Amino acid sequence: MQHYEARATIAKALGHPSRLLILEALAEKDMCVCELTELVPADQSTVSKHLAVLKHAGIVSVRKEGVKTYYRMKIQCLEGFWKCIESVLKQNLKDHRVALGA
Amino acid sequence: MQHYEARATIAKALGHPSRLLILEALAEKDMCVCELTELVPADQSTVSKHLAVLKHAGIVSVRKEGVKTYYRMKIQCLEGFWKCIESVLKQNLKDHRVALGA
DNA sequence: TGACTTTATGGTAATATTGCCATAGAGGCA
DNA sequence: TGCCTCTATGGCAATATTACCATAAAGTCA
Repeated sequence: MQHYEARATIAKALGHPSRLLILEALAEKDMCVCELTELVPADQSTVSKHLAVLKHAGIVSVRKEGVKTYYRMKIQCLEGFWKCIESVLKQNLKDHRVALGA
Repeated sequence: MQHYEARATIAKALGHPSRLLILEALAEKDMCVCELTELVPADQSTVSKHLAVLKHAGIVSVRKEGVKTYYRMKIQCLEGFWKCIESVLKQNLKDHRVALGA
C-alpha cells in the first residue's frame, strides 16, 4: 500500500490549479519565486508554500542565486500526460453527443 | 485559470492510495463494488465514495448489471505516466548517490 | 411477500489543505 | 551600518477530505 503512497504524493502535488500554473511556467524555463509570484494570483507566502509542496513531491528542484531562489522542472512526463487525458475526455464528450443523437 | 481546474480535478482524484489501488485493479478488468471492497482495506461505503470521486473526474465509467454496479477504466494514460515518473525519480536517486560519492 | 445482497448517501468526527498576515533571515548595495 | 529585496515559516481561520456508521433503495430469488 505504501507503493501507492508515493504515487499519491505526486498526484496530490499536481492537484491544485496554482501549482499547475506554476508547473506550466517552469516547463518553459527556470523561474525565481518573485517571477512566479507575479504570475500566480496569490500571496508570495502562498506561492512559496506551493513550491514547497512541489519540491517535497520531487517534481521540481531548487537552486539559490544570490538572494533569489530558482525552481526547475525535474520531470518531463506532464505534457504528454495531460495531452493523453484531454484527448480521452474530448473523445468521451464526442461519443456522448453521438449517443444523444445530437 | 479554470483550464487548470479541470486538470486539478483529475490529479486530485489520483491523489489517494486507495483510489490508485482501485485504478490498478480496474486496469485489468471491470469490477463491481463488491469485488473492489474486498480488495481495498476500507469500508464498502468508503469504497463507494472513492469510486464516486473517480467517476466525477471522468476517469471511470459505470454500468449496472442487476444488483451489481461495474466500474470501468476510461483512460489509458496512467500506466505510461507512472512509468515515466518512477524512472525519473529513480534516476534522481542515482544522481544523488553519485553526487555524494557513494 | 420476505429475506438477502449490493450499492449509495446522510451524518459526523478527525484530519489535511489552503491562504493570508506578520515576521525573520539572508543577500546585495550605497 | 542601514536599507532594500527576496524567500521561507509560524500562526490561524476557513474550507475540504476522509472514514466510519447507520440506513435506504433496488434487484434477486425462494
